[in-house]
Amino acid sequence: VLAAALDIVDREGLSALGFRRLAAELGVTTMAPYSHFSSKEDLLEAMTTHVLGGLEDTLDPSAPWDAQVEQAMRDLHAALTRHPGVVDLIVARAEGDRLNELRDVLLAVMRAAGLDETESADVLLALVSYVLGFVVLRRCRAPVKVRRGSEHAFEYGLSMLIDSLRRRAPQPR
Amino acid sequence: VLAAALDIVDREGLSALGFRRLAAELGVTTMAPYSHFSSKEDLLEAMTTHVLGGLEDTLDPSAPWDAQVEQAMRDLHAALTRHPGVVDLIVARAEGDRLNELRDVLLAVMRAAGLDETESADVLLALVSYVLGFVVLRRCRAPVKVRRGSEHAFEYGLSMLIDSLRRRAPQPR
DNA sequence: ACCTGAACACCGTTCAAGT
DNA sequence: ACCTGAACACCGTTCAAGT
Repeated sequence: VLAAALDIVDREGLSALGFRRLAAELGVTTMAPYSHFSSKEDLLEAMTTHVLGGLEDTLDPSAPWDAQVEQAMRDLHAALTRHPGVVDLIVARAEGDRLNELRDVLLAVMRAAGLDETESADVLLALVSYVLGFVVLRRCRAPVKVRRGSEHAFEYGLSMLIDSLRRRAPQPR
Repeated sequence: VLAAALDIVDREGLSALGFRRLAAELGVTTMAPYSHFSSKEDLLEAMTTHVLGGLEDTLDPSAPWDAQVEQAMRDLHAALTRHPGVVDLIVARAEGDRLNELRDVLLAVMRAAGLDETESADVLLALVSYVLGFVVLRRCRAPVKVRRGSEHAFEYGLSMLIDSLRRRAPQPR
């Protein structure tokens, strides 16, 4: 259904995704997708929620709080790397709100660890900013093929932020 | 000339920018801009280089290395905040290469401070990723009006990264 | 060198109609 | 409920022509 739409935008970019093209890929007429999505905005929103939704379900509540935060950022990074086209959707359609559920869960985790609310929000914004900006920049340099050593570079920046976070926490480790 | 194009994309977004609209704003015909830019891609590229080019000239070579890096990130953040539409251009047209000159200058600064080459590259990628992702996320939450307390949140995440950077440098302070 | 005007291909969307 | 086909408005771009 919308897996075909994700395939198109991941492989050929957002500009390649159109109702005519999508319909041809599915073997139907141009107007057939309108039965499922009332507009292109609807289609793009469904795509982002499909990729970004449910990210908060994969983390392990029994793990230490800093490991939970770190793993959540890795999962977000993996989701955006698996679907590079979604990055364009986030920027172009301002669909950043899809990350709200994940943000709320992580906020609760950090508050339980003793960080106050405004500081937790700042830290979380910094982390998500880093992850999102990282995939945007990698997409600029390697439009098609996957870049070598990319995972190492991602982990390096992530460790910078996580180290800072641990140091600012009230009860370290 | 292309200040009008920047005005349109900053105020109403990338989708509002078209040759017909731009020409009407300037009081000429639809095809007149084609005399200056051979295609829309040309126009967008000229816009990004106009905003992002020359960022490396504003930093002070006599300042401490960490202050130079920090200030460069503030300048980049300010440029992207002043022209929110350019963020869309970076992602949509993959114009991340416009930051290469700034990157090279900062790489030299960090190497002079004693950091090795691959570590400097990783740090720089992390910093630029953070700045770019930050403005992308803010654009999602405040499409039009400027968000209150945004500068404080930006400085918080920036300080996390800069603190980590100072701690990893061979000769601290 | 810079601008004009008409035209072409393309895309999102509407509508009336089919099963 | 889901699909079809023709049509409309819009946009990037080409081209021949004007100054």
